[in-house]
Amino acid sequence: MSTHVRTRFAPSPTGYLHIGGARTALFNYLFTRKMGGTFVLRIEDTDQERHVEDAMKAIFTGMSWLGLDWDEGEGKGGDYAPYFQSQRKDVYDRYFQKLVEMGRVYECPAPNKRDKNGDEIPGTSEGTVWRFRFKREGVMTLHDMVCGDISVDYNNVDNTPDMVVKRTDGSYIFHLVNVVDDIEMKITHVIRGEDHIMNTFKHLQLFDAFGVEPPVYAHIPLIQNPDGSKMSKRDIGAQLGNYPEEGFLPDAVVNFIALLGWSPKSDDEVFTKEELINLFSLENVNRAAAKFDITKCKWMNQQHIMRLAPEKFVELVIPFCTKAGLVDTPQLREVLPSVQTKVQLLSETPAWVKWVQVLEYEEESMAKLQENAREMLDIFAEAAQGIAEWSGEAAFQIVKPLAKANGVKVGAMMFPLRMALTGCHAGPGIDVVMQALGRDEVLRRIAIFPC
RNA sequence: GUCCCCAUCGUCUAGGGGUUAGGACAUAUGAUUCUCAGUCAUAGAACCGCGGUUCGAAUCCGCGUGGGGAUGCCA
Repeated sequence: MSTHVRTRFAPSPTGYLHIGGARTALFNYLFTRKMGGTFVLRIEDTDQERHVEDAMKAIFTGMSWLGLDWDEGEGKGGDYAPYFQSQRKDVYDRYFQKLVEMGRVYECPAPNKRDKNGDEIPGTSEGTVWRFRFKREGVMTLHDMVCGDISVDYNNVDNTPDMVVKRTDGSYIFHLVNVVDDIEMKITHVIRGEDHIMNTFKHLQLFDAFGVEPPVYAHIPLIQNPDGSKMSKRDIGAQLGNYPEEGFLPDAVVNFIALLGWSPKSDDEVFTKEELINLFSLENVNRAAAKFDITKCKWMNQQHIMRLAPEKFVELVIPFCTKAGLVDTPQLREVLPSVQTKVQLLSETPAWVKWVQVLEYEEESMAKLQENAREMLDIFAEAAQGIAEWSGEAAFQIVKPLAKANGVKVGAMMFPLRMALTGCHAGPGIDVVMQALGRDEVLRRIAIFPC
């Protein structure tokens, strides 16, 4: 009987929810749901100086937006509350006391402060700190589910100096609280970024000191910029908080970042969240860092948009339209489904349908009008008045014969018509346009068209 | 500096001793359509380098090189 899987995503609220953090959360989520386990959201806010209140909200809203629901933590409660490290000092005190009793920690002068480059400034030591005494028993090996076996020599003291676990002000360092919480919250699998690999050895030492079996570890590769550099706040796509307003679908983003460093080992690429849960396994996670390609992310978004039910698409896109100054009308809603396959981002939609309410002529396209444009429009207008029962389709049907009868290509009539009715060179089918506008408006727009 | 990890088309990746090295994004061309998008078809595009093991290496091993990470009273 295997034990119940318990995982956690443990971000620190120091900025915003980063795309890399989102993927760490996602891998934890997928693995946990696949295993039927429990997913804990824990906030690592031990560093009060860097603590940012808004960042906390960004984590919750970001995860909620992605649909990564957690089972314990903020808003959910749970048997191991509180889930904020800032509220768990008594727990850490208790564990620290154990270390004192075991003689595994010792008080010593605080290290020197560091400058902006990370270099030590001599003579800036203030107060004392407590360090954890590492066991020096040679090479330690970490059995990582993604990276395989990794070894570090703990006899090399220069490379593995005893770590500070308690600050001058009495607060505790990440390593201590992280391990204590993982023990207390009975975490069985730790899935986190590769930047933690070296920390894991420190954590293993702590588990050993407390006499607790450590969790299984899986370190996932980092996400880099297209040029291979580290992704930071300003880089394109870095902040998850921007995704909703840019018109990304949560499922598309989930799908895209799941494929960054993980592969289902098949040719399929577009998946729902449920499919991802089914297919996911830590064994199929890559070991190499992946570069973030916003172009493919948009393509993925388009794929998910195209798969939306038309009513759903309309519902999602209306807010973008009203934000762009359009009015939510039945006429607008009628036209929207016709552009569903045209957009990569929901935010692009208003530009495709604004002609319903706003008529603006594209300069560049106006310049491409042929000399016979006016003539073509007049011919069409006259014929349009004779249509017994108006419909977009009926009006559309007369265009081809009309063009033929006048010895011009269909396009020679379609293009001026499109420009007169929508002001744009590209858009929904002319039949859709004429259906939405109705005969009177079609004739009016032709009449006022400046050509 | 020291330690750790990584390396297949421009990008995400599949493959993992014998393959025409496969797919997707992007790019180009063609078909379809009133335009755009979509769809379909086609094309170009990769095993970092050098040694070794082997009948045979992109694949295994070693060494380089390149990239990333870690070496904090950050997490």
